[in-house]
Amino acid sequence: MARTGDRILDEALAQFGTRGYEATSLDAIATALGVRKQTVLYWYPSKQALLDAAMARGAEELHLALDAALSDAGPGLDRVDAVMRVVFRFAVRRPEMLGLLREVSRLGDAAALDLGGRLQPLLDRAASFFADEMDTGTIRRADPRLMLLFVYSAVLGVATDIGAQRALGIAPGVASLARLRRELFAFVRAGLAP
Amino acid sequence: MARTGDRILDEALAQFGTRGYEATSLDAIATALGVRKQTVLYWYPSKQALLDAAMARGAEELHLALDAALSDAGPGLDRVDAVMRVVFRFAVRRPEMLGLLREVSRLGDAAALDLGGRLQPLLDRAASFFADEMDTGTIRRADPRLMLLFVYSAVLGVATDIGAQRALGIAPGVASLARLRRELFAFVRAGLAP
DNA sequence: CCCGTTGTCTACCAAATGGTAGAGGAGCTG
DNA sequence: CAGCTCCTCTACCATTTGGTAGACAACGGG
Repeated sequence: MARTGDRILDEALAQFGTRGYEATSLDAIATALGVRKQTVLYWYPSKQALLDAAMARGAEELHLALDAALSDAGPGLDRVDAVMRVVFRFAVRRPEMLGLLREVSRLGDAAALDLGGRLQPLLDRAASFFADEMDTGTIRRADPRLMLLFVYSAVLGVATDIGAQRALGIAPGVASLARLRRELFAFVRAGLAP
Repeated sequence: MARTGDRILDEALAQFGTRGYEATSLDAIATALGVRKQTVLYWYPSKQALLDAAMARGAEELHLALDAALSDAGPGLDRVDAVMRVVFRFAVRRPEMLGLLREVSRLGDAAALDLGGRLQPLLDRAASFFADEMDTGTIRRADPRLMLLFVYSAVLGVATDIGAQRALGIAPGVASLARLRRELFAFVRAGLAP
């Protein structure tokens, strides 16, 4: 696949993740790239196919980033911090990726099952990590999958819902964001603590 | 306004909240009510106007429910529990309401500012409550608005993202949900604890 | 009994949408 | 050069979209 196919995939991921799937037209993607709609349809035979490809790519990218971060992270709760750092990096540099993740939950069964399947090993790994830490006593004993859900929700919500932050009068900007991250870390650590 | 106008508002809120604004057509709303699209446009002059009305109604309903729950809630952290109970009741009985809340963050500035304005007093109240409890020592000292954001994100995320729950292998159903709620309460309490 | 108001309908419309058919250029291979 | 594949394009198309114009029935008050 030449370079055009990749550029289309990038743009599609960006627009699906920010505007949403239904609100994004093939024409919008095409003109953003200085190309005709039919070129898009040449590379991806339908809008659905383009979405599938974008989700696959998103999942892969997320997977890679998390793997890399976890491979050189310390033990215990440091690993949770590492994951959160990755999510925050995405929130700043590739917000559309997290948007896409959230879009999935609205796109219904098919999309959710697909992406869910792709991320399954990641989730299993995280859940068993939580279980181990509960045995060690680093984390309060509870259902590891529920704990995972809570942390996921809190972090993803904070990372994506900028509207809520504005409504709360939380100033944007790097310094403020750094502080937010520190406090979120503390919140999650406290929530997990025995 | 007769009863048709209200029925349209209900249906619009439901569909905007579940399928999303852009993915919902006026025709879909109309036929769901056994009525023609033009009847919808008679009551609300444009799709945008319908969205505005739906958001206003949603905000009002949320406001009422929270006020009622808070007026006969105990002091301290019991109030946080009361709010979470309200959110969970919405998640079960009117999931579209929470969906709409989330939709707002994607609809961009205008919608976010509008709803943000409507909920401002509620948020201010919550933030000052957090601040008070920090003075009392019930809650760990931190930025009250950030704390509020974290709790909001965690609770709303858990309440809305059923896709994530399925991916995590969390069974649906009443019993499972009750347990989820209990554990979430514990998580949030721990996250807030000094 | 007539007349204005109210509410729903049929009949359209221009624009946008996802998608099909196929022309034609660029470049490689025989 | 001839033929082939690869890629992007123009030209359409059926359907759906939000929205306008106006007919028509019900009905209450003068």
